[in-house]
Parts: sequence; structure tokens; C-alpha cells
Amino acid sequence: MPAPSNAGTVVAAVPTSEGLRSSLHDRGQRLTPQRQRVLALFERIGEGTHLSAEEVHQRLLRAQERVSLATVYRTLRLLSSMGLLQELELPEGGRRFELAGDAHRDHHHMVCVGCGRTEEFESTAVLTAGEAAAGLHGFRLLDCVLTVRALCPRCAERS
Amino acid sequence: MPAPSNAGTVVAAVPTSEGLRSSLHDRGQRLTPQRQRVLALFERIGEGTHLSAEEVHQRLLRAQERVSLATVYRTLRLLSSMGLLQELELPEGGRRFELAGDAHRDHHHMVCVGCGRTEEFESTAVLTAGEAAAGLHGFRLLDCVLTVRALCPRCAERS
DNA sequence: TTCCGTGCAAATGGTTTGCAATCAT
DNA sequence: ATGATTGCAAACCATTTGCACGGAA
Repeated sequence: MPAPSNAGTVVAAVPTSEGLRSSLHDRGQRLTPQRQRVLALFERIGEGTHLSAEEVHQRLLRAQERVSLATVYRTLRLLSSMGLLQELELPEGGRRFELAGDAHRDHHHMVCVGCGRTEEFESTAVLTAGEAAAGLHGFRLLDCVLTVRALCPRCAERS
Repeated sequence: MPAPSNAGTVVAAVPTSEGLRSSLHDRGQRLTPQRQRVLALFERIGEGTHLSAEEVHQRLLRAQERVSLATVYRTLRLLSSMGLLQELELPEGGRRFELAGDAHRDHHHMVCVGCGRTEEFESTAVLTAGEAAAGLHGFRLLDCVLTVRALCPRCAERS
């Protein structure tokens, strides 16, 4: 299922520990090992993967990095509010998060309602449409997420 | 082209009691007053409005139509699986439902993350993009929902 | 030293489910 | 009559929160 889309030339605009530290300080908050661990996890796995809070917790445990589940939740919310992570609303599971990047204002999902298989794709047309709608109502666009519900070839066959 | 519906007589695109009855019978299920009431509520309010399970329950109570909350949940799931309702995933509140119609393959939402105000808009460009993506991966498109996260004029001002 | 952040456990709130009674067919 | 459906309440589960301790600044 690897979409070959994630071609090269990705200039890391992703905050590392130092960037994260100053961002937090600007808000009167602190850099903690837990926060570093959560962000580092997302950086490690790259932009393509969506994780639930539970999955983040499990992966950290597996990596010998102890972070309580409650803190995972708090940190996911924090990093999202800072714009470092993006929250997704996929039809299937509950809340999921992925690393935010500039590319993500224009990064969409197609989910098979039969088996849950998810493909990602990009489309500037969608972003353009979102901006048009925002302008029309005087809104300031933050990001737009298109979720295409569909049947994958295998599931389409069975129905 | 999902939901081919009734061939021949093109009367109501929206199944009324009779249509609902036969659809249910095809699945070995029954037409009950509760199911009629829930569907009728959505038909009454039209396509534009999204209701949570709790809101459906409240509205039915207000209309003197007693349906337990548990049954509301069961019925919403049932009607969605039949394609009569469409489940939305708006960032703000939990699950919401609205009447499904062909128009909804191209019917999108812009949500203010500050106050929850929601505007709807249409864009054929989005549907086109979704179809392109579906074709690319061999998927069969069911519908596509674009959620634009944004700040409404009022909330934008305060930040 | 100051308080922000963490871990734990308890609380929460939306959604689901077991079961006996009820109703559509 | 038969089995699907309902209502109720208890069960569930993901997420949030109160509180005391520990650690960044």
C-alpha cells in the first residue's frame, strides 16, 4: 500500500528539541523529556503515519520510554495546539494524529469503508476550494482535510 | 453511483415509510414506529442540518415522540448502514448525522475551531479531486467530505 | 525556590450491550 | 406464534481531571 507519493526534497521544517523548547518558553511552558519523546516519536516515523493516543503510548513503552497515558493525551493536545501535530478525523478509529508539515494543508485521505485501508493523496485543487470557501465567508483558513470514503478494489468486488 | 435506489418510478429520492419498509424487509428486518420517527425527523429538517444522537433524542421528545436514547443510537447506525443517513466527522462535537442525498457527494463543511460555527459550501472541484484520487488507486468513490478548519471573523479578531 | 508537568487513580461522558418485555409480521 | 426490537440500566472505553509529588527554570 505504499503510495510512492512521498518523494524526496523534504526540507526539515520540523522543530527539534531546541525549537520545541523555545516555542514552549514563549508560552510560559517547559520542555520535558515526555514532550520530547512524543514529538521525537512522530519525527521518527515520518509524516505518513497516523497514531492514536493509545498507539503512541504503546510505541513509547516498546522503546523503553515511559510516558503515562494521561500525559500522552495532554501532550498530543499541546503539540496539536502548537501546530506541530495535526489531528485527523478518520471515519474508522477515534482521534488520530500525525506530524504536521506545510505539506499537510493539502494532504488528504481516502478510506475504504470495507476494510479500513487508507491511501493518502495530494490535491492543490482541494486547498484552492477550501480557500475560496473561507474567503467567501470571511473565515481564515487553518487547514483542510478531505476524507474520501470509498471501496478498495478488493472490497468493491465482494459487493 | 452508489444508492441507485428505486428504478422506474422516480418519485421521492428519499424513502418514505413504504420504501423504508421494503428496504428493511430485504434485510429481514422490521419497520417500527421508532425507525419511522427517526427517519421522518431527518426528512422534516432537510438535508442541511447535522444532528448528534443526543439532539435527535431531544427533538423527538419535544415532538411527543418517545424513542429511547439507546434505540436512537441503534437506529442511526442502521439507517447509516442502509445509506439513508450519512455520518459526518466534524472536528468539534462527536458523531453527527444528516440525511443522505446525492447532493452530499459534494457538500462540505467549514468549522470555526474557536466557536464551533459551521458553514456549508459546495465545490465540484473537490468531488473531481476525490474522483481522480479514487481512480488512481482503483477505488470506487462513495462520497467525499471536506472539512475546512478555520477561524470565523469574530474569533480571528480575538487572536 | 517557584510552579509547571507528571503519574496515578478516580471521574466523566458518549456509546454499546444484556436481558426481559413488547411488538411487527 | 416467532423472532426482531425496544427500554432500561449496567457495562464499556476513550479521554479528562484532581491531587500530591518531582523536576525544569
